[in-house]
Amino acid sequence: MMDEYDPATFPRFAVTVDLVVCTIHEAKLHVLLIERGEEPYRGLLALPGGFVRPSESIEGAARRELAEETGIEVAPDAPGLEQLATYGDPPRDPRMRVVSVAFVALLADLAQPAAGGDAKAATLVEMGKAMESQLAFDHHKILSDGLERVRGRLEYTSIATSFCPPEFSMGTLRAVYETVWAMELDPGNFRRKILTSGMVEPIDRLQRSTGPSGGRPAQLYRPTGGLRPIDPPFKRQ
Amino acid sequence: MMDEYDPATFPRFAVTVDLVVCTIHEAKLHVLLIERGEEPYRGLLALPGGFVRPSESIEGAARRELAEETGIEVAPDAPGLEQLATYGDPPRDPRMRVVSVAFVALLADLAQPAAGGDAKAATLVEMGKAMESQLAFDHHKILSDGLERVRGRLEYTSIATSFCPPEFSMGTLRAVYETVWAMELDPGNFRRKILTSGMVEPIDRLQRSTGPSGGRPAQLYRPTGGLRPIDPPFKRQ
DNA sequence: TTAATAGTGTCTGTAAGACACTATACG
DNA sequence: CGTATAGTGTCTTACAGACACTATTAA
Repeated sequence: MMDEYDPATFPRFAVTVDLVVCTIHEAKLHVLLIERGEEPYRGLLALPGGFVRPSESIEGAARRELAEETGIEVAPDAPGLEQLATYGDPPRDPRMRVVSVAFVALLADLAQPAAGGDAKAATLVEMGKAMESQLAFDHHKILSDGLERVRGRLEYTSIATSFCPPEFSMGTLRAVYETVWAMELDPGNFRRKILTSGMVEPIDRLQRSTGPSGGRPAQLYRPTGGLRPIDPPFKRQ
Repeated sequence: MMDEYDPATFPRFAVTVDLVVCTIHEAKLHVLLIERGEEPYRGLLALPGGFVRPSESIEGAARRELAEETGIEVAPDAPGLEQLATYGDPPRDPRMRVVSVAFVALLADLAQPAAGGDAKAATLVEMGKAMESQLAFDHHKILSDGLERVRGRLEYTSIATSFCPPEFSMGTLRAVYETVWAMELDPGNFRRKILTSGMVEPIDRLQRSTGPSGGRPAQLYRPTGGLRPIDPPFKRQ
């Protein structure tokens, strides 16, 4: 109890952050994993992460780890990085009592994962393969929760634009949904739903055709404001 | 980074749980608060909570604190107790670096808050008043997040039954929504929506009339299984 | 031309909301 | 009887989904 606090005897924990860094690469959802070089779980794949430093906030630690792993700096309160949940069962780490605050990051295609410096063995792994792999610690549970979170957030919020470059076509945004939900969506109905939701606004520019044999140039859009709820929600069936 | 781990030097944190215990009392949403008897923030209202013990899980600590404060024991993975988020900005507690994992608990009307033992000054405070009060630490932020979580969960999940006794009428369940959302709902439409959602099942019993001057006896229901999504969501406008 | 993608128009089924109506209690 | 609550039926409107159609590009 708070009121029985004794500064000399309160239990001490290690606090870490773990990141579920998602991106869409070659039309498939990928997650950033590292190969552990040390015990425990040496050689297994794991989520990137690390200790929270005494002087930084938890979210600050997540942003720092993301920058170290991907070279991408996100602003505080950026919609593409959000807290997922906290995991801290006693036998989680055999070395000590560790409590890990997990975050989900949604990024536009990052061709070079560890371009930004301290490049360990960070690699993009296709989400389906990652979910079938044995991961270190309780990272399978974290990854599973993170994936479900991402899928759910696409229904209720405008978070999908975090997977897109700053300017994108309706087809690009639709591909995000189709990839994450693993289903096809009707282009016309999708367009109407997104436009009436107000989550994007058109810019004064077209995208040249990208298909293998042409196609009408697409209107380009950018996100409207920050993260906003989609109302009514955008259902996957 | 994980790979630079040195057992002797990892930063040490205190880890606590804080509880947003919500209940509906006299047709109003209430939250359980305690008055702090010690510095810091002596005399201010605060969320109940306490240190996580070395041998217990975080959720276990939340269940233990809930039992200590309310006398109510909830089963592991019970729908009425769920993790909210983790708060741990460096200046959060002036004494030491504290990371707090917040939980939201939804309980049927608890007439005697601290009936179950170690009764500090735990009191039910009407949610509106609590939101206007100055609370200790960052508990105003936690309470605000918790309230928004509860409101949102009512739209998308069957969590509302956690506010009800084991057997309840459609009117009782409707009162939960009306209280939490602070709006009136059409009884007929509400009934249809709940029944088609499958979140409750009728039992072979009626409730005697409760109104001041009669009223037809109501069919009683109980929750169907555990927490389930309501699909399509139950919108508040 | 064909193939491919962008975007519009239109129909239909479902369901939410408004609201009238019946059913059954209390006083 | 009047009043209050439970529960049903019905109408209207909105919208998601299906799908046909036009527009504009590349090869």
